[in-house]
Amino acid sequence: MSRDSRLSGVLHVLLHMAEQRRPLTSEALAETMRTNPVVVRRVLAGLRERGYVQSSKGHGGGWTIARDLADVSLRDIYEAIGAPALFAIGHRSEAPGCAVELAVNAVLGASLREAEERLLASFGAVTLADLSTAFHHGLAQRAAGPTTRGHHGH
Amino acid sequence: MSRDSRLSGVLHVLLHMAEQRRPLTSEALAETMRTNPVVVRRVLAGLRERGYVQSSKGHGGGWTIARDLADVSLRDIYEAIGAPALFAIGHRSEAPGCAVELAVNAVLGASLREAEERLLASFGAVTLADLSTAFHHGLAQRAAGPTTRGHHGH
DNA sequence: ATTTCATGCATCAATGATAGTTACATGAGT
DNA sequence: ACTCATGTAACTATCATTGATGCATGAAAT
Repeated sequence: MSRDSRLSGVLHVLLHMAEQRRPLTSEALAETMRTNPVVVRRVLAGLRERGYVQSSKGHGGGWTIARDLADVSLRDIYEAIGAPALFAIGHRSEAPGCAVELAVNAVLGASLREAEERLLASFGAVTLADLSTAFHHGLAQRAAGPTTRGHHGH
Repeated sequence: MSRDSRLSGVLHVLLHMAEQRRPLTSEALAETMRTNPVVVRRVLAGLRERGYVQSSKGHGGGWTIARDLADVSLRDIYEAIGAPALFAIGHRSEAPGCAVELAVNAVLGASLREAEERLLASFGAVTLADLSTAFHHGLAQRAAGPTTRGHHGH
């Protein structure tokens, strides 16, 4: 539990949802991730607010993807789950009174800000459709099958 | 205490040491950082092992810088303190059995690895001398004084 | 209508890492 | 000897994610 795995987890869940046209319950999704249904609902709640996914109660209820996979980037998902801190390292104090610390914060902060911008940009350049393609491509590699097929059975 | 501030803290301490030719005690260094002397010794222990700083016991003892500031990069310092995790986000499991998670890890991991490489490279491009210069430049800005002076009093 | 299923949400415990503190041993200098 | 300062172990505090439980809400099936 050392690192925040919400982005990784929600992407995992989304790809499973993308593979099934019918709604998937948070219990079913939680099983594939070996976690608790409440954890799944917690992260998906943020996506629901932005309209990326949809949830329905009662029999046959569950979660479905509400947007075209090509229209949602990893950055969109990252922001939907609350844009958690990307870096594990940071400053000692945000408002230092010491001139030395000001200089350290300035230099260190410049590197971190640049790295953050680039990472977010790289998240923005990958869509859920890309992720799905990577998944199917990986499956094809393992099965040593052709990569030109549009639809693979599960 | 949300983020790891060891790198920020140790750089702060190093710049203070660079300003004073005489050894500084961990108690004095801790005061400037508003922390505990043991915390200072803990982070500086890693630098001592690599020969970046030197410590001496007894009267007049304390910590001194043992290398030319221009020869030590921020990346050297980062590695000396144990190369702690840079990112707060990561995978759910490092050895997933699920093909979907494999794909997610591959795509997400690629972005993170690239960002890590770039961040470490940017750390490697900054030396302690650069940091010291940035500090003195900041002081000069505040004092509206010349920047061509070699030595500034403290 | 009642039962069943599934989400929505509040609340609390578990976990793991840094940060902070205390205590004591070691060694250098006066 | 006595004092100063590091070296290190051990413990507590803090904070965020994660996991778990309980209960209310609402939709579908019987």
